[in-house]
Formats: sequence, structure tokens, C-alpha cells
Amino acid sequence: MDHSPRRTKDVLTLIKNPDLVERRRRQIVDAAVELFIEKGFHKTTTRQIANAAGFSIGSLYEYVKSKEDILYLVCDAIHEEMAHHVTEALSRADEGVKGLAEAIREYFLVCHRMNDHILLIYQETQSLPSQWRKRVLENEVQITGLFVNVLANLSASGDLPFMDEKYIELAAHNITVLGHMWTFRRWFLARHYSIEDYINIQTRLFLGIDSLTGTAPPKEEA
Amino acid sequence: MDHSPRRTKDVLTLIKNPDLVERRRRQIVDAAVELFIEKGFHKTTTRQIANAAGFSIGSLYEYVKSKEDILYLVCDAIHEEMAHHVTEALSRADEGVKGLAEAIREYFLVCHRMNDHILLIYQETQSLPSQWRKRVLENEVQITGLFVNVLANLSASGDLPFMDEKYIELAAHNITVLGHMWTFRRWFLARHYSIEDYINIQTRLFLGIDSLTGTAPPKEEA
DNA sequence: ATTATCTATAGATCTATAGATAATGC
DNA sequence: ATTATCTATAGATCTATAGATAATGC
Repeated sequence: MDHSPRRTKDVLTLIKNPDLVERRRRQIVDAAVELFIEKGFHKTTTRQIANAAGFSIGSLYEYVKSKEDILYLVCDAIHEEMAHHVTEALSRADEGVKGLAEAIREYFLVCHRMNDHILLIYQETQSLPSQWRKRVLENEVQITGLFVNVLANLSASGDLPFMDEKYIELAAHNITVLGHMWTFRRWFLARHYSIEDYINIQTRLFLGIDSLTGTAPPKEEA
Repeated sequence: MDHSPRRTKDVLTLIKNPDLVERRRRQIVDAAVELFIEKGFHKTTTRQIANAAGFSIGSLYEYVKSKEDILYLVCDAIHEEMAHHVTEALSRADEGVKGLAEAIREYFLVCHRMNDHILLIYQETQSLPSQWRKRVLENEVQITGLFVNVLANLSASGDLPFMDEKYIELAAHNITVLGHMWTFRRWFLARHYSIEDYINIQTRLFLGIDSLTGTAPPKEEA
């Protein structure tokens, strides 16, 4: 009998049928995401994941080699979903600074919806074996790269004041991380701000324009 | 014999001598910080902490009731140190916008030096029992409050354009979190920026002034 | 007597696997 | 025969405590 393991998405499996691997792993990931969000990675047992996914602990280990494998699959799935939504948000946005404001608005709303998933990445990336941790971190930067493109275009077209490459890159990191900030300070921020407040104020703070109309608001002076 | 536990810093101990408690707990915290940074909270054993602190596992449990107690003591110590450095940095700064730039500069340098400690808070706060998690999170916000004061004064004195309270508060959160960003994206940012670059560019991005001279730089146009 | 410390281990997991069983197709 | 699944458990921890010992002062 053939016992050689297959490699799918860089994670080893003993199951031959690739479609089955994909289907079962989706079950594993769905179950694990929920449990990890609720109890954290370390306090979730592989047995709980197997139960929630609807099969036995023995079967679970046919589809992954270790518990860390599951965490990696979870992080990867979350990144896929983030990247998908953000790409779509950016492609739908208009031209010019107004379009940037729309894109930021959409991005912040994606962060708002994926709150728990983003938190999970922040908290558990460190629990991955270093080779995979690197991969997950690079994914984070990849999303920042999407904003770098938008900003670079606006800077080149004159819609934004000309900015050095390094300024553009850091501004893109700021946008990305201020979206994350809503998730990891939400327990506090939500006392004072709705997500709409948050988007409006942030947009005015760093673009100086209104997030919906795209126009500079009248200056209030002391 | 008196077996009633004492409460010191809200953590129970069986030891009567308060000075001894303080001394031993400092040993425990110093040992634990290092181990937690290296391996994470869950992968560090209480036995390793006891060994590194220089006494037995039995003694360790005379000074704390549980492993979570140790994590709380660690988080609290880190907060104390952060708050101390930031308060000092703010009090040393000049008046006006230039003083704000100096304060931000000092704050970012504190984040730079306390890199690993800040990361630890981000990663392990979730592992605390909820009552203590709340306390640690409030500590984070307390540091933001220090910047709220500075910004409010500048806004009132006219050194900064007048800003609504909600704008001030969010701007303070932004400053705090962008300091943290340097720690959790440093693995990437440090490829392109020194901490000095980072401070200069961030200051110009959100104050529009040079971080050292406190003056508006000449505008570069495309 | 009282306090602090240590040794030894109970008790409770939890991951990962071995080996049996069921299902499917030649 | 081959593939997928399950049950049962080996083996390896790890936290927290009980009970013994050492040190200190009345």
C-alpha cells in the first residue's frame, strides 16, 4: 500500500483524493477559527477541533501533520479572505483623492467585519513555526502593498502632493494599521465612536477631507 | 500556625514578609519576562521560571497562586516602566508644536527600546483571566491619555488648529499605536527605515513639520 | 513556634499514532 | 486491494500541592 504523504498547500496529508482534502480541510479550518477565537490556540485541543469539524481525532491527523498545521491553514484562510475583500474595495473606488477616501472607508469596514480574525492573526502568529510565521507576516505586508499602489498613482498624477517613495510606503502602513487599530482597541473606542465616526475622523485627520463627499470641510477655528 | 494568604498587588501570597514578597516577585518577573519573550507564555513552564529565578517550583507557588498570576505581574511591570518613561519624556518637552514633536520622538524611542515588551503585551494579554485582562487594557489607554492632555493644551492655546475633543482623542490613539507599529512591523520596516527615518517621516506625515527643527520643511513639488 | 524553602508526586491533561474496521471498486 | 475512518492508548508533559526540612527568634 502507498503510504507516501501528499503535500497540499505546503501541508502534508495522507489522503490521496485532493478534492476530499480540500473539503475536509475547509471543515477543519471553519471549526478551528471559531474555537481559536473563543479560547485561543493553546487552550483549544485537537480533539475539540475534530469534534467540531465532525470527525474523529484519528481522521484529523490524516489531513494535517500537527496542530500547528491547523493554525497555519487558519491564518492562510484569513489572509485569503482579507486580500479578496481589500482588492475588490480598491478596484471599485473612483479616481483621485475622493477615490482614496472611498477605498480607505471600504478597507476600514472590512476590518470592522473581520474584527476577530484580525485579532487572531495579531495574537497567534507567534505560535507558528518560524518558516510559516514568516509567510503569514509577508501576507500582512502584501495587503499594505495594495495601498502603496493607490498612493503612488495619486502622487504621480498630482492628485496628492508629490511624495517620496519612503513617505508613500509608510503612509500605506499607517492606513493598514489604523484599520487594525479599530479591532484591537475597539473595546475602548466603541464607547465613544461608531465605526462611521471612526472612518470620518480618521479620514479628516490624515487626508484633511470628508470621507463621504471627498471635499475639504470648512475650517473651524478656535 | 497562620495560613491565611496575604494580598499584594492583588495577587495572593503565603509569605508574611512584604519586603521579601517584593524582592522575590521581582526575581520571578525578571525571569518570566525573558522566558515569555523567548518562547511565549504557554510554552514556558512554571518550573523554568522557578529555575531561572533561582528557587524551587514549590517556593514559586508561595509567592503566586497560579501561572496566570505571573503573567499579570509581568504585564503590570511592563506598564509601569512604559508609563514612567513616557511621563518623563512628556514633561521634558518644550512648549508648542515643536514640543509635541519632541515628545513623539521620545515616545517612539521608548517603543524602540521596549520593543519585545510591547510585543509581549500584544500577544499575551488574551491569556489573562478577564478581570486582569481588563486592567491591562485600561493601562494601554492610560498612556494614550497622556498624549490627549498634550494635544488638548496645544489645541486650546492655538498652537494647533482647534480640534474637537473626539479628534484629539483619536489623534492621541494614532500616535500611541504608530509607536507600537514600529515594534510589530519592525521585522519589515527596518529593511527600509532606521528608527530615526521612521520618526522623521511619521512626524512630517501627521504634523507636517520636521521632527528635529520643528519647522515646516520646504515643499517639494512634482 | 513560626516562617521560608525544598523534594517528590498526584492528578489531570493533550498530542499523535498504531492497529482495527468499514466502504469502495477491480 | 485500496482508501478513508474510527477506537483506544502510549508517551510525554505540566501545574499545583502535600508534607518534610532548614533557618530564625522567643
